[in-house]
Amino acid sequence: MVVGTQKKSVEGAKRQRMAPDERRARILDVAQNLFFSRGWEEVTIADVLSEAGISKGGFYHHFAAKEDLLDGVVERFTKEALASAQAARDAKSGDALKRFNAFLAESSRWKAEHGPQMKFFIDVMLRPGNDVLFGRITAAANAAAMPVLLEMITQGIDEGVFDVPDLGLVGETIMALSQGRRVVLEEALKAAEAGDLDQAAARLDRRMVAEGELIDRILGLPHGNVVLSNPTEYRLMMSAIAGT
Amino acid sequence: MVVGTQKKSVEGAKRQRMAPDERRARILDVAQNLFFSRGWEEVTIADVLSEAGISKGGFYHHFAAKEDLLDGVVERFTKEALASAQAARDAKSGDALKRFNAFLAESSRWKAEHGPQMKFFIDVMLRPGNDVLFGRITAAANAAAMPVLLEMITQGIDEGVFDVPDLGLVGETIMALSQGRRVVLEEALKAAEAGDLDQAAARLDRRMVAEGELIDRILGLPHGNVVLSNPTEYRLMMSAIAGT
DNA sequence: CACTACATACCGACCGTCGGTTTGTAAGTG
DNA sequence: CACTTACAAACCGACGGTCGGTATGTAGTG
Repeated sequence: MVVGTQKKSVEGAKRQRMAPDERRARILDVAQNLFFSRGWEEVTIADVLSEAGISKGGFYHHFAAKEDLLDGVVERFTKEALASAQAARDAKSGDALKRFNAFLAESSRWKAEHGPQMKFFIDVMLRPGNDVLFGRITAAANAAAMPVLLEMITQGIDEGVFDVPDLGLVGETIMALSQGRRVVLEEALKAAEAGDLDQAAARLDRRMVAEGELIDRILGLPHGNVVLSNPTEYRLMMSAIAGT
Repeated sequence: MVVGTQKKSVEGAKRQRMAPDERRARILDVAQNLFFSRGWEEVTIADVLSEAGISKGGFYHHFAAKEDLLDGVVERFTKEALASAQAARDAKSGDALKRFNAFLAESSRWKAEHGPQMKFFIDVMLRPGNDVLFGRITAAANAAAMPVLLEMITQGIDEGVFDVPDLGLVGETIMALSQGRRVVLEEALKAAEAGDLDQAAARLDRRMVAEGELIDRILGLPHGNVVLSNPTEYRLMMSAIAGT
């Protein structure tokens, strides 16, 4: 009951019919923005609806639940983030160590190139209450990057370049390194925002040097083979971030 | 308005007044059971209330929010889990490597001793949808165990026994190892439940051997110094678990 | 009497559902 | 080719029910 024809959108609106993919993408866009700016639990479906200019019914036609939104955002995000590094690995032919270093270099280059987005992203991740978001994204990133990593390590073992106690364990451990980067990034960001670019870049570089050294050990390589450090790039990234 | 005297609890109830600490503990007990059996998001305040035999008002007299329940449970749980290992470290005097090994040994002994609880705990952690629970507990465990670990490493560095690229990074990395254990534990559990105790223990032991080897490398030790392996203990633990 | 432990009624927010209304589009029909 | 018909897919918005949290009252205790 309740007659309630909706034809009376007296003011504004004038909703437009769109192709499913486009609508979906549009909704994901606003959801991503909202999640990133307010956090998963603080964003309601209603927020997304009004921002996206769509109704409840329209939304649930494209997504089964609020969780689907998270999944969608996470999937898109991780896909983008991994693509370039993966390409770099595929492009570089040669010995496993070379491919691995190429992968790492491109991965860090990509981050430097996307300085502002990275800052935004890091800010979001560090905001308390975004554990769910952070957890999901890192889990997805892990799942996506792990096979690539393992393949490289396996290749290295076959070539006799790497020597590891246990493939899976080593893969996990290397992936875990990037997780712990949050805190360092936070410190570096603070320094950069305080104007001390040198210290910011140095802090980041110190960490990456240490990570490289640790990975050397983990892969059974002599010191100095895995190179993660790239001070000039870190400086660029930090200045790009601080100068927002 | 609404006179609503509640004196008419015609049936049952007869609630008892309790000391605050006891009530709090009682509620935490119930909450822990429920969280562990159903998962954080699936448990409602009402569930806790009815199980604990208390009213909403009573509950909110002791806890400020549902989140407080999680914090309480997590805090209690991690405190218990760390206590014995910490004691072992304090008890053992001598060189850093010895203390470290004592810490590790007691930690694994404790787990073996608490087989059934561990099984329960692992089951819970592995259940999908319990990410929040898992995340919080591991975060709390990390926060609690990290200083202990770092102190041991620092001591080792001072003594010239350990040699690490970066203290914080190494601490993180070692802690991260235990996180990845989930999956292996799951596999071992499956084997144990299928009756294959040997394989279960072997799977676990293989992992722990690899972890030990990795920690050797990370701490700059020659191979075979850090000992995590303990096959007979793993067998005991697995049999205790499977024979529930 | 004051204070604490607890009870009940109630509130507002929110997610997801459901019956319905457009809008696009492909297949008949003259 | 114009024009209707038929069907599916996009979209709407009110509503149900749940749940976390609050307001307000009362019994026991020092």
